[in-house]
Order: sequence, then structure tokens, then C-alpha cells
Amino acid sequence: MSRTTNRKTQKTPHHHGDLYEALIDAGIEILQETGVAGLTLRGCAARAGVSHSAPAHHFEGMEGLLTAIAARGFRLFTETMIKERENSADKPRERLVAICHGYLQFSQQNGSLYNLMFSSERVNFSNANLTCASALAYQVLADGCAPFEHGSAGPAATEIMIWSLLHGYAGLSRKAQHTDQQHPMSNIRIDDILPHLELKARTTKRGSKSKQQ
Amino acid sequence: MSRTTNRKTQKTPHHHGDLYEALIDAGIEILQETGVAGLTLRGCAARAGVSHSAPAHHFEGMEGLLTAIAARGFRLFTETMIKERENSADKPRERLVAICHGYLQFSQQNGSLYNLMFSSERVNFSNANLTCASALAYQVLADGCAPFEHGSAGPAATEIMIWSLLHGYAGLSRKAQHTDQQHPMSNIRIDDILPHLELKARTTKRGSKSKQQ
DNA sequence: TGTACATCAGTGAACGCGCGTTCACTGATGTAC
DNA sequence: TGTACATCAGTGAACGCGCGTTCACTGATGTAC
Repeated sequence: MSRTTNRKTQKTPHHHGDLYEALIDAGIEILQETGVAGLTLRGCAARAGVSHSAPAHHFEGMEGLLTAIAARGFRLFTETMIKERENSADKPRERLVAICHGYLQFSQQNGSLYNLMFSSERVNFSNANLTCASALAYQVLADGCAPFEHGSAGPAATEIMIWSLLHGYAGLSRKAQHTDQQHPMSNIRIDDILPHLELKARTTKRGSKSKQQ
Repeated sequence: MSRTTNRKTQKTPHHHGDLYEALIDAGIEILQETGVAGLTLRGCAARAGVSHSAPAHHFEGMEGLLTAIAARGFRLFTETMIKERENSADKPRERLVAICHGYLQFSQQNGSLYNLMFSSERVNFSNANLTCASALAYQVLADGCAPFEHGSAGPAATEIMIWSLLHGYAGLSRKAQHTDQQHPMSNIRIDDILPHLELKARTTKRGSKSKQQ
């Protein structure tokens, strides 16, 4: 967020400099503070220190802004997973577990953003920028899964199993946070689950960086 | 939805009869057709054939209506899982798989409603009616998981593993539907995953209807 | 280096919209006697 | 069985609100000569 630090100190009335990115920054902050219901074009403009009609010069309406925010989210998401992976031991299982930790770290620290990225009806998932960013994120997960097989339905089965597990765990633990009730979720860590998953070493050799078949 | 069939034929201007339930019916229909963004008090009132201020006599604002809709959703959800379970062979693994099928059937046929139930920031999850309805749904899943253990973290670990997997699979496959892109999700069925999960028969005896520890 | 001009980026007033909410009302219903 | 009255459930007009969007504008910037 260092991009935003000079936002208030800038006195130039016109020519913000990088309003496009600043509006996305603002949007992510608002998302964090008030959830998706509080996210508006006018609110983002105000937080970026700009008139409420300025965003129209950079985004095609609300959908455009939400889509750009989601794309940025996927890039941060990818970074978080890669960072965790690089801190792990260079063994397939450790690498996958590290990626999973990165996944959940991001989803827990950016709940509303994660939600926007994965389930919003107001985002244009055909947008090339977004498609590209989300494909890169998926690739990290897929590479982590590549050394393993789960059943006989091919590599995608492992990916979908792990991804579903993480996506579900992320959503449920977020909901558990918002509920005062005692929740079974509260007592189970992801590390109570991951080590016991049925993941066999793949018999056919595959590269870990390329996605074949 | 048979409750709603006479809605338009009723000519009584006052005293709808069961407006509380009719507004929930209307809300579920609107949710199905337009998603949560299109769900408004005024819209529900209109669909129930009643003036826009009538809902105020039955619900504490929007949050009250959303909460009631979510509670109804959980009851339908529970019914769907139980129906599938009762059509299954009476073996632990078959029963659990049947419950999982019921789970995904509901989430796929009621995407927006499922989303409201599990991730809306606008629902009051402290509401007793809702808490009760969701606890009953959870109980069905927990009973299905009871014969099994996953790792050594106790019964909750199995429940959370299965629940996360289903919740995640539901959310991702819903998103895959809305995306034109070719999606790895499209090629993998839940039955490519469930049979290969690490679920050992529990060694300590437990009743399947009571929830211990 | 200076000037003229085109383009770009943000302004601020104005618009219409649908929303939730309020409120005095009225018609229908139920009950006490 | 009839009457009076209280209560309930829905009406419809009105309100203010924040929203996205439009549009003529203006100040800043870049470029050609």
C-alpha cells in the first residue's frame, strides 16, 4: 500500500498521477473496513481525494472497478502463496502445505476481497486482466499439486480436491469468525486435516513448472 | 412453493393470510432469478402482491427478512440432505456419500440462497430461528461423519474436512458455471474425489444420532 | 527558447432512480357483553 | 343474536438518502513548429 502514502499530502488539484491504481487501493481499503456493501464509486473517489465523477475517466462503471480490484486481489493472492512456498523445504509435500498456508493466510487477512474475487455477481470474469491474474494464481496451486495423485481422474482431481478444501475452509472459518456461537470450526486447524489427506506420489513423471495434459 | 400458488387469485385487499411466509417465498424466488443484488423489501412486497410498506409489519427491516430467508434456506437444505440419505444403502460410507450429494444438489439448485446462508454480511447469525435451523443442518452432516475418523483431532476434524470440501466444491462449481472459460472444475465430479478420501472406520464406538465430546 | 494549440484529467452542479422508512389512515377481524 | 369497541394488517403518500451517471467546464500537460 506504499503507493497510497502520499495521497493526502499531494496538493495538485488536477492530474493525480496514478488515479487508476489509487482507486483500486482505496477500494481494497474500503472493502477491508466495511465489506462489499460499503464499496461505492463515490466512496473510492473520496478516499483517493478526488471528485466523485473522476472514476468515470478510468473505469467502466462499478463493474469495471470491481473487476480491477478483483484482478489486483488475485495478484496479491499469488504473491502470498509464492512467498510461503519459497520459505518451505524443497519437498513436494512441504511445498504443497506451504502453498495451502499462503492460500489461507490471504483469505483470512483479506476476507471481503477474497469473497469479491471468488463469488461476486458484480465482477466481469471475462475481463482479460482478471482472467490472466486468476489463471496465474491457479497455476501456483496446480504446480503444488502436480507431484501427487488423488484417485484416477487425472491431475485435475488433486487440484480440485485441494482447492475445494481450501476454498471451503476459508469461507467457513470466515463465517465462524463473524459468529459469536461456539463453532466446531474453531477447534480444528488446517494442519489437523492436510497431513492426513490421501495424496500418493504420482507414478508418471511430470514437470513441476509446466502444466501438461 | 405451493404456498404461493394462490397469491394472485386472492382478491382480499387486507389480511393476506400468511404474509410472513409469502414474503419469504417471494424473496427466495427473487434470489433465484436475480441474485442477492436484486433482493429488496419493496420487490418482495410487490411479488407477494402487497404494498411496499407491508413488510415492515412482519420483519425488522431488510436484515430481518434476509435472516428469515436464510433460516428457511437451512430447513430446505436439511430436508434435501435427509431425503438423499434415506434413499441410500444403510452402510456408513454410502450414507455419507448420499448426504454429500444432497448437500451439493441443494447448493447447485439454490446458488444465491446458499450464498446468502453461508456468507452474507447482511444476515443476523445470532437470530435464534436461524441458529436453530443451521444447527439442524450441521447435525445431519455430523451424523454422517460420525462413523469415520480423519487424523487424530477427534470427530470435528472429519466434519470440518468434509464440510470444507463440500462448501468449497459448491462455491467453485457455482463460479465455474458463471464463467465461459474452460475451467478445470468442469471435468471433475465430486465422485472423483469422495471415494478416495482418507476416512477410516472409527475405533471407539459412538452413537450415530448423538453428538458426543 | 517561446508560442499556439490539442489533448488529457479532474471538477462540480445537476439529474433521475430505487431504496428503506415513517405515518396517519382504513378496512377487516375478533371479542366482550 | 346483536352491538360496541379494540386490535390487527395492509394502504398509499411522502420523506430523505446515497447512489451512478451525465455534461459543460477548466486547469495542467505535452507537442509541433
